[in-house]
Amino acid sequence: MTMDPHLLRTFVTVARLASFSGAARELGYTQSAVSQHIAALEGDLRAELLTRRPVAPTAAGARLLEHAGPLLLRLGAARADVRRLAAAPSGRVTLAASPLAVGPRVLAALPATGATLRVLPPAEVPAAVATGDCDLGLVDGAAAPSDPLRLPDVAPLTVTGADEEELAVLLPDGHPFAGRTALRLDDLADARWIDAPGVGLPLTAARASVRYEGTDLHALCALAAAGHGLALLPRRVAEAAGAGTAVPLSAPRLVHRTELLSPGAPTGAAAVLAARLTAGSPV
Amino acid sequence: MTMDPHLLRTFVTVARLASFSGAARELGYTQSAVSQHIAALEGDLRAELLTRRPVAPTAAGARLLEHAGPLLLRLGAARADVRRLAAAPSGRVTLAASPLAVGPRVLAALPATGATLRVLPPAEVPAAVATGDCDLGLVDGAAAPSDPLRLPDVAPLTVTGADEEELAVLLPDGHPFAGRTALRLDDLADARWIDAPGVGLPLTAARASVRYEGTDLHALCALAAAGHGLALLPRRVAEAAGAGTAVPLSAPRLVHRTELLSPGAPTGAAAVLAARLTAGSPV
DNA sequence: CCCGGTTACGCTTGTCGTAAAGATT
DNA sequence: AATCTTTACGACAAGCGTAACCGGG
Repeated sequence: MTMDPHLLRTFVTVARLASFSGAARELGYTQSAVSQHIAALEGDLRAELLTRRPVAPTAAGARLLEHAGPLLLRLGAARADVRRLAAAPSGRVTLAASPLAVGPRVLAALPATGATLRVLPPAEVPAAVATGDCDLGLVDGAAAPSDPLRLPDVAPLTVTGADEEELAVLLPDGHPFAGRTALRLDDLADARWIDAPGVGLPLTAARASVRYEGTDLHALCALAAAGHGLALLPRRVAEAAGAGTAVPLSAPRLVHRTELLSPGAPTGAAAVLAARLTAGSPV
Repeated sequence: MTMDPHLLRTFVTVARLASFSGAARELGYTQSAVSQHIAALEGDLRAELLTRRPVAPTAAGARLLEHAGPLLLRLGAARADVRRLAAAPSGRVTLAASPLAVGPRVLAALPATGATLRVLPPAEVPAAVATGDCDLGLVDGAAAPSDPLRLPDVAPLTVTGADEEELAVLLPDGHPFAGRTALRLDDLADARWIDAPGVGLPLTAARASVRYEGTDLHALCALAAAGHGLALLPRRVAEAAGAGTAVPLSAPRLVHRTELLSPGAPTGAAAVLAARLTAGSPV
């Protein structure tokens, strides 16, 4: 009764699906077992965690949810980490990358190392590396030059700077600012941005007009070019978009940074790929 | 079979005591049970975690140890956090503080709020707050002015700057620098320092001459004054020491910073104490 | 009356303790 | 030979599933 991870796992599943029976199906239990799990947790914590009918977390349940996710992630990460250390290196290397982290360097390094590429929303990359689903990860984001990215600490990962690029805003062709040679973010304070959590460059507290949930860059560029909202992208990507106008960002001084994540120090084939991905990199 | 926390707990205990039977005694199990726990973990992770006779962690075991400690701490923290949210506020507030964090402000606030004070080595304060052993925590350390302290992230704690003071070096009376009005750390590059993890101001990578393991400030000052090594202290403390000479530190620009730790936002009586401790504080 | 969560109960499985065996210094 | 870990085995409890129960839409 020390908060068994099993119980935690069913709890987060129930909360996510807002259903006991749904969680039971997903986890391969019976409804009864799920009910007992929740009851056990509530007894242990001496607090109601969920309201039934409709199923929703209470205040205490919401608090537990904040803890449970990272906890389960770290648990899985620890497990994967130790097993990886002992297990024989598995020939094939898998690289997780957010869409905007896939640049020329990655495309050049991949075939040479025979690695597999898996494109994921940036928020999921650290977890994929931590849990051992992938051997290496590449995440991107905006940051001050030579400043490390602020990443969620899902587990103790080794992060290495891999690349820095200029940023640009992708505007529809007719936009009033489309003729400019440079833009300041202040100029765009009232602009509407595309919210695309699957692609990245999260704009905190910016009012979004359209939400795009895929991980496809072309779709996002098309949306921006069509005037559904602005997109902040690496200049390279913004200029390669078939439509719209890319205007470099001049202030604040931000760069598009990509970082390499690995569980501990990479070994074997993963180390070769890691070296290629960070060759001549900052930091 | 998802890395039961119980198994993890016995594993870290066995590793710490370097003994199965010792761990069994401490945890209230039989040797047999401990052996089965370790076997279960090793089976789950498909790796030998410990060498027997003598009992010592293998490479994989060492790796697991790095994960297990924080993991168990966070688990306990989550548990305590949720229970605290539900349980009725327990009248009496307990404050954990590292020795050097106990300054005039604390002494003034304590009696007014009827709180209990528990002095701990700085490294243990975050854990005490996270696990709910104490309601609030004060830790201190050296940092650049108005920079937050670098704390181990044992759990998501709310940290608030509480105080900043000047630093000084406590020298024995006859010391060649004892007449100075200010000192640079460079001047003392070759000096020998007292290593006092229980008191704080950890000097990373500094060669220490004497190691003091208590949490008593007077003892530390006496050691420094007697010439057993230098001590870096808040100026207020160094000057109040009965013996020795305190010389303010002029470079690098460091301050003695104290921060308040609380699990989430303090509520009830803890909030009152928290407010008094941070009244007119930086950040 | 149906859908979904809870409770009751039997059974399987896992986990601990006792005790004997094995290994290492 | 002494000490400490492992293995064997029996007892007990925990956890899951079946099925009956209950409460709300």
